[in-house]
Amino acid sequence: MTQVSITDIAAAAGVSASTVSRALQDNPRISPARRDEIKALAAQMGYRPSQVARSLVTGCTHTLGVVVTDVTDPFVAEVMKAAEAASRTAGYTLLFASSDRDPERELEAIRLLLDRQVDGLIVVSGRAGPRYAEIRSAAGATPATWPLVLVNNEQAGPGIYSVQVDNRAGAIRAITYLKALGHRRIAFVAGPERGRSSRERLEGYRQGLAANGLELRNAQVVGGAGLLEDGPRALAALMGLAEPPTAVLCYNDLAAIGLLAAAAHAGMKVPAELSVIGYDNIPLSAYSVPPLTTIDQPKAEMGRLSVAMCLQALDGQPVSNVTLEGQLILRESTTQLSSGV
Amino acid sequence: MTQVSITDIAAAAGVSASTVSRALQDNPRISPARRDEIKALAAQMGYRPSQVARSLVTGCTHTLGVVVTDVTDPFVAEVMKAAEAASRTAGYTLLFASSDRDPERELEAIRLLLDRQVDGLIVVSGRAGPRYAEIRSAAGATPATWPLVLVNNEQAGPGIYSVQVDNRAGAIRAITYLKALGHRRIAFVAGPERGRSSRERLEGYRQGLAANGLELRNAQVVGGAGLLEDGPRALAALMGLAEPPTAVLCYNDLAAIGLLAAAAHAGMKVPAELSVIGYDNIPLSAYSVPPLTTIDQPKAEMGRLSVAMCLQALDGQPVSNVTLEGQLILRESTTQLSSGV
DNA sequence: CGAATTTGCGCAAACGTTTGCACCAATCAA
DNA sequence: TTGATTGGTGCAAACGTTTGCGCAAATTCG
Repeated sequence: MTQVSITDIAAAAGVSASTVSRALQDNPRISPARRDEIKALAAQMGYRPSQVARSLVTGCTHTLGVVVTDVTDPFVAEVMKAAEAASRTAGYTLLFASSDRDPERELEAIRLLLDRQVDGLIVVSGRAGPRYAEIRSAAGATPATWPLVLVNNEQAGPGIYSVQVDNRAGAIRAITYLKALGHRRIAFVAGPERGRSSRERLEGYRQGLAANGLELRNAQVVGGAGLLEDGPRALAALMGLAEPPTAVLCYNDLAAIGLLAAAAHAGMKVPAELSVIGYDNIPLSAYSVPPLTTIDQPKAEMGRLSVAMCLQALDGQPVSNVTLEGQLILRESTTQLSSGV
Repeated sequence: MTQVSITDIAAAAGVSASTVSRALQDNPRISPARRDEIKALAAQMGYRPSQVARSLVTGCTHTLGVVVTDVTDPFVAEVMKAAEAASRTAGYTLLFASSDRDPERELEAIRLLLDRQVDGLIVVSGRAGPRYAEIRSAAGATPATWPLVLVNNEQAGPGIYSVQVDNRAGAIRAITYLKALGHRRIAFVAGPERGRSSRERLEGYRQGLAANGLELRNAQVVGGAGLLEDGPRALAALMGLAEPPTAVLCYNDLAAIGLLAAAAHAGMKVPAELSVIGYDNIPLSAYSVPPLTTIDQPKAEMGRLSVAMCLQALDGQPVSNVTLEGQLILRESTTQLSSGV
């Protein structure tokens, strides 16, 4: 026994398929008696409408595509979770694809999802730079078709929207706080090179230094990728310096937690000997040892908003980009610079 | 300009739609010259086949549904990541839904995905117990249609498969190891009550105790949900005991990391005063302070296998359930019991 | 050289819906 | 009574593919 279709019900009820279709949609042109009868029959026969057939005719799949760099990143997961909840309550389902941080794969994933006729797309922490507009026009998209919303990123273009946090401001806040604690040599562990948020946070770091009258030393910014593994490498590089920093701002919490682990392993006291600040405020940051001072990103809000914006655009409404503020969460990985150092 | 369809190409090439369809499929009945001509035209016009139209006629969407308790759980995310990669290389896309650990929502998600005509379903850490078979027959599924594979769970039924780790054995291994280190009072932080893996790990804990001639004290198993937040509560409960444990096995790494944080906060030395073992070997467990001794689950393997099994079943091949072994990963959260205690 | 086969392509049905339009019967207003 | 309106329903096209079948032309075979 295969799926029961609308014509099966029509046959059973002795009416036409169109009547069944209309009855199930509560079309007023169907008499209430028939409607109830048909609905009862449908329920009894366990009818479930085929979304694919419906999509074919309506041209709308009620599906949003979400492509991420890596689900394994707690920031990404948190955004996805909220996006899933929001889309579900709106009657949408999520098609999921992962790019593994490869811009090529990211674009490929977008194309794949478009082939599946997603109504809109959400890209979390995308790395495809200016190529979104290109792929959009290549797909023959008018400004009104399949909105693309970029989370934690920003690119101009018709039908391309973004929701992000003010990365620069967050970093500046962190630096200012560290300066107030007496720190003068503050390092930075950078994020993935292609990421827009990486650049912005680095920029914020620089501006923060300048605004606080602190000197920027190139050796104090070390490369990274926003991963746990960054921590040990970064710590080694930083501690090898003639004048090691007394505080460090990391691209994200993952790198910061990696740094914490490396410090503990090296027998270095945090925050006594080194203050550490992360970025994102992932749930784990409250449970690191010591608990991590960090800059919050309203991840759930971002996820929720990303689908809201998608839906709004689909609805033909004007949608404006949003950039939220991320506040500094004070925990125990930062402290006053002891006078001795 | 909307999407270019097969008939547009047919018109441009001066052939029929069926010829175009066949040409693109490399059907041998189309002459090579025509085929190349059509392919070139299709490429030039930017043709991308509509998967939904295709699905309607073939009855196969090349889509797998994956429903999880919570993407935010690193174990789940790790499994999903591998599943996504595997399905992508097999030409399948993933439809994603989250249950938020609610069995009702989990079933609802399954129904939703079925309406979308997914070819198969993967449920990670499902909590719906015996109701999978029920929903399967309600959907009029024959044993051959939409395979359902359960990750980190097991249920009998036609078309229902499972890939899991031997939870009991893993727990026993942990207890045996702790006993070898001299521990005699070993506590357990339990997982979510409805989870099958919770029950099995608890059972393994009990059997491990018994097998090592250790006494089971009910007060030494405390409730939890497999979350970071479990840690502080569990530690408080355990340390309030007249004879507090010298070691503790946790349902998963998250709870263990929470426990580590709580211990640090309480000024308690791990492992000197308390040995801690987790379960899952999530990436973070290598970066906790101290690094966590844990029982590995081959998460990537499980994700990969889950889609492989799905595809195998779809292919009509017989598929057998698999249960993997999870080895103990020794790190620094466990140590020899100091003689004084 | 005629018959049988092969090659290359088009027709049309099918998948399961939605929806514009036409149609008939009943009701209503005049 | 007649004409117009309304209420209820069915017909058929459409969405974009795939695929069984049929048919003509070209090729092969005896």
